[in-house]
Amino acid sequence: MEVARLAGVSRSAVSRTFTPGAYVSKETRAKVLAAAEVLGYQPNAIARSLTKNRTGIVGIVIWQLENPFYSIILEMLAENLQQQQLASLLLISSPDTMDDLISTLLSYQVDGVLLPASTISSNMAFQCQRRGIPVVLLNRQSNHDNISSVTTDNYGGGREVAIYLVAHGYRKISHIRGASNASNAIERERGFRAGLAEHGLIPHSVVTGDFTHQGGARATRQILAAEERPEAIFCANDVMAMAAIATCKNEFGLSVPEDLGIVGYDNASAASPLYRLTTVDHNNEEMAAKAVKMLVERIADSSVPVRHHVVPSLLIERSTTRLLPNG
Amino acid sequence: MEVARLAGVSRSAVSRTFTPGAYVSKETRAKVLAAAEVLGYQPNAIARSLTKNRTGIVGIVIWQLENPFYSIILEMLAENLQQQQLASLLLISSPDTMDDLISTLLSYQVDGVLLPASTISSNMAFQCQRRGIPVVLLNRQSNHDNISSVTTDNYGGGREVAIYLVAHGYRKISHIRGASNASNAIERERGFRAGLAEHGLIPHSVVTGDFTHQGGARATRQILAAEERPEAIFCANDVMAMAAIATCKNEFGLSVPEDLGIVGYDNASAASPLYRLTTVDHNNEEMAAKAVKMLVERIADSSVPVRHHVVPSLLIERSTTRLLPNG
DNA sequence: CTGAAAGCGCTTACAG
DNA sequence: CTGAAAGCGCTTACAG
Repeated sequence: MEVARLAGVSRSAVSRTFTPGAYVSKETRAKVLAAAEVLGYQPNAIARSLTKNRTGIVGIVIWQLENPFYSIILEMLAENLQQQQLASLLLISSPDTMDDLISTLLSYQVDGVLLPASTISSNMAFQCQRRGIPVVLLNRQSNHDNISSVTTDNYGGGREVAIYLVAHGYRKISHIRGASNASNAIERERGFRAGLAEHGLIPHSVVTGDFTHQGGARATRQILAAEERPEAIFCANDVMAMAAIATCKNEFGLSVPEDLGIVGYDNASAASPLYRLTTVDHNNEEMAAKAVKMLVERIADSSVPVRHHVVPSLLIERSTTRLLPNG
Repeated sequence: MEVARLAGVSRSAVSRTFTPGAYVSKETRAKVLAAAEVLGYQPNAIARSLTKNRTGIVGIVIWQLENPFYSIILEMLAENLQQQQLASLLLISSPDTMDDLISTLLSYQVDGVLLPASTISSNMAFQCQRRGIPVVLLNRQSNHDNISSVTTDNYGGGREVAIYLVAHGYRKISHIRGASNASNAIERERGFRAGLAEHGLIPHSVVTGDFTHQGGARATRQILAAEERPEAIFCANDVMAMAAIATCKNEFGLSVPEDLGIVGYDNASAASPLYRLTTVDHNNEEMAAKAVKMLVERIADSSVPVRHHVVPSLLIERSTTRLLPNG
């Protein structure tokens, strides 16, 4: 080892210099640091991983970065990880690369895995967990109950939307739901129906929109093609809500909120201020921070119990809904 | 090594089984594969890195994922890397974490670095390059001429916007430029001015907007507060263009394109279809693919020369501009 | 506080 | 085609 030689000490000494809390005399440390400076030396994290049996790498499996909710969550996750001196291995998932992803995760010996919602994460979470790699699911719960998760209060948020709309005079309310196998979509719909039921109402119509822009536009067309149009549409995320607004305006000549109320979910339209979307916010910052915290705890101590943290959600009223005369 | 024992062969044999193109007999390979299957064995990429002196990890340093241009580029980059069997280490940059990022990159022995535009990337690129780590800059050129880059034709795009607007009858055209130290912003403005000059025009006014939503809104206010308002505003990216449209409408009661034409840059408003933004597209897919290709080539052979690839750009006409009566 | 030695899980000449 | 051995750059008991 170059540095050890130049500093005139053992490799153990240089290792200890770079190990916080290890016993090294001031003089030795100084010599090592000086030599490192000269050589531009930097401990090799890869080699360290091998002996420590810990890489300091956390896998983040994600997709659909074109959805601002995911890209913002990703940024926050990676930032939180960085603060904890953890590195992020980014894996873009898709139904057909699943196997590759698992083996990448495994072969790079990640210390943990963060799984922002995706419809295929459940199986992967299970695979990792099985091999002793801690996992935390974001915005999604698993069928396997022994996997940690941090979710927003999807049920509560959906219910709040229903109550809010009814209070504003809306009665005929349709719903564009998310991917039918995603727990967050299911919960939002359940909450929405529950809120409506409290007022003796049922949805005017419900169509699946898949959380995508395309899906949202298609669902909107389907809803508006019906005999009787709804007074409002609750969309299971902002991407679909934006698609719905554009479809209303461009294809049906309908104004929002004059002709139709629209509510989204995620509060992810900040970059598109023109929409002024009424939506449900769920503190992404808290979600990300909490998820990283839970993961770090389980990495440090695998006996820490699995937990399910729920972040409260908050309806944000903007300009895609209004108070109806009868409200 | 577990697998070797179970398969009844040497560790060399198992290594060779997992090394494409190595000499192993069919029988040996079969025995190893069977044992691996039983044990759930997966070669340890970390250990391999140590001997191969190559990690298969590429660092991606990025920020502002709330800008859809960056998040989409990131997704494409990571996908392309995955296809090449390379892993992505994601680093979120910010002015004050620069040093940490460099040392993370170095300590994890990344094989290469991808630097999507950011105003601080130049120095980092230089640091990496200096230590023999290939770098390719995206959408940004370096002052240090010996660093590869793939950029869009920012000059040509800016010029095309000017020519297009003039051809449609616009004369008094303002510009909201990007961060003043970003090469892409500078080139777009240069091209824009050149295009105007070809028609004997100069910009009505030019304000710096920093590429952010906030900056775009602020710049728009400043431009519209002037005595004489422009007939159109060319914004150096779509995020600012969307901010400009919202500001026009919400704060000044101006309609686009009736009262004012707006042109963006990046074609990054797909998620916000309501805007129907006239903008400049620069084939992100090609940019990402090319950047990864160039990086991979230099990783494989460090004697490959530095290159600067320019992706052509294309003006996309939508509905935030129109043909003026005099056009 | 310090250094020699073993070992982390692999790959790669080398000899067979 | 195969295995024994050395080595990649570190860390960690261990003995001093």
